[in-house]
Amino acid sequence: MRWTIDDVPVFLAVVDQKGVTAAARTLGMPKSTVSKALGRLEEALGLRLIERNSRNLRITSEGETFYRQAVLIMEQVREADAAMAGLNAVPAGRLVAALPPALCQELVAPNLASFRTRYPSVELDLIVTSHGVDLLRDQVDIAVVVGPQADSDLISRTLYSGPLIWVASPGYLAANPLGNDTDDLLAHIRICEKRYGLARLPVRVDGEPAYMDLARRITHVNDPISVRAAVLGGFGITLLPELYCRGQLRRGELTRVAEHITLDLSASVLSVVYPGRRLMSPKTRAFLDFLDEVVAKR
Amino acid sequence: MRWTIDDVPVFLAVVDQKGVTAAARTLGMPKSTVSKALGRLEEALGLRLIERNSRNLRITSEGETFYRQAVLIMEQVREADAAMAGLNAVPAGRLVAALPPALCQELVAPNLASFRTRYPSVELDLIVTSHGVDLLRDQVDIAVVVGPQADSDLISRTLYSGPLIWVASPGYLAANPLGNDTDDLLAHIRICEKRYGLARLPVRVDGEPAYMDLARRITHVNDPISVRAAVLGGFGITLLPELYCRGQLRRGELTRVAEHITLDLSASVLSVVYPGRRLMSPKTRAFLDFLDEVVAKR
DNA sequence: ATCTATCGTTCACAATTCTGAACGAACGGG
DNA sequence: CCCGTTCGTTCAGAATTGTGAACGATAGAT
Repeated sequence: MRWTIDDVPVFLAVVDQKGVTAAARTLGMPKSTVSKALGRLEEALGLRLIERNSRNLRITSEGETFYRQAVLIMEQVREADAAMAGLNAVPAGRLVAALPPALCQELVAPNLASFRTRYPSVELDLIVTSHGVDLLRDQVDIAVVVGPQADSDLISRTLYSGPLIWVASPGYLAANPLGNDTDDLLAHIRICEKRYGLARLPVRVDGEPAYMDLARRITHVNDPISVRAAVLGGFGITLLPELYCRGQLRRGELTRVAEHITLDLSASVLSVVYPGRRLMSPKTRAFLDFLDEVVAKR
Repeated sequence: MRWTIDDVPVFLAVVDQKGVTAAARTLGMPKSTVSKALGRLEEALGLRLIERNSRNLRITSEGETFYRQAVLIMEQVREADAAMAGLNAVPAGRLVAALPPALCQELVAPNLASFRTRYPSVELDLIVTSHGVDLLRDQVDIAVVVGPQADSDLISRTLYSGPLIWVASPGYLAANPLGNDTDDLLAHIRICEKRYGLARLPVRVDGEPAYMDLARRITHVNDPISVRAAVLGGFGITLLPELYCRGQLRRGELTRVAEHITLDLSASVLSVVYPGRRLMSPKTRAFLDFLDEVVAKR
């Protein structure tokens, strides 16, 4: 097959409008372009579709046969165009998102009803994972990952970057009075999130740079919710993103301590990774906005 | 709609072959062309159809939606291509031919069974007419016209150019002996075909150029068969294309006379007119060949 | 960790298509 | 019959697309 499918609507227009000039007007293109396209189609098919001179034209019987086929082709093309226009206008279709467990359990899952209400045509596939995600290999549209993300073809940006706070249960504190120096704090840390379990965790003590060793003799878990559950059960003091402690703090289930020892906001960063901003589908945009909202929610 | 339909098979190939390079091989085009076409389609649709890096690709859900539509489009395109290829391979379809009555009655009609046997898929529409034909305005594929045809965009060529002969019925001749000079011949002419009814019809008498006046006192008819019928009925001597007298001469119903007075072959010319030889449909070619055959038949 | 092979993309030039202008043809009005 | 208008086609230059070569990225083997 050697004919140009894009010449089909040109041919249809010439027949429908009964002339090259009228077809050109309808199509919004020069008549020399129409003449050329029609001639090219006839040459490629090896058949005259339209007999014509400078004043008259008539469709040949071959032209009639092709006309019937051409109408069906363009109907199909319009259907495809409408379907894609629909996808481009309203968020719809399946979206696969890989999320860390904590983010999913604490912030995303509790708000899914709201997302569904707002975007009834988006079908979410959530993958809770704590290891890295390859969008291509794992067939994922969006991924939220713990920590900053290296530059790549994929877009990544900070979804969350907020305060880390030291917390303990009131019961633990009543039974284990806390002194004021860093060593005393360190003595009470039994468990922490894996990403803070460093031999030299950079901190600020009263604004001064310092390091804390959370590597040895401390349980490390790559799930802040598990860390929180342990501390709620009296397992010492720990460092947690304020993001995951709001409710417990409000209800008095956890208490902030050692507020003079702080960490950089970037230490708690969650990154969201997705394909380039260009050609972003509406559903992807919608889910990104949704993530921004649930993270910002107080 | 601003996407290029010709990019659709490229997209389908990339998905089916799972890669730009493999698709390029299948399509027989450079991979940069494939990459460009795919990117152009995505840009025009405003949606990513395929997520990809240098080693992996996966179709997006938008891509899946478009894929389903694209498959239907290309099915339709293939159907159209097959229909047109069929038309280009085997003579088929309606053919409208305008023919002079004599040619049609005497040569074409008696042989139509043979034509149909040979080309069962060609549907003939024969228009018997004795006036000029405009292929475009009269919606005619081929026309046979009496006399030569002026040059034009249409192709015309001589279909028939043969001897004109003087004939009379034996009964008439028995009752009206014919002398040998031209004036005597002239005295016996009562009727002739309109195109020979000239005041100065160029003839050759024993090879010498001369003129005969067939304009006055002679009945003119633009149908050689009517002229023949009259002469068969004893209405004098007339001039007829040998083409239309073969059977009658063979059966002794007509007799040749004045064989020393001849006319130029071109005087009896029948021209066939049809659109340019380029892009001639098989059915047109078939009918032209058929006309050549019936005219050459003895 | 390094190297090699292969992929998809991009750039700059080659190739092709688009199109404005001009032309010949056709048709209707005077 | 002549003239003016409009049509479809064609040409030459403008514009766009195609594509070979080069590049950065990826993945598998060592």
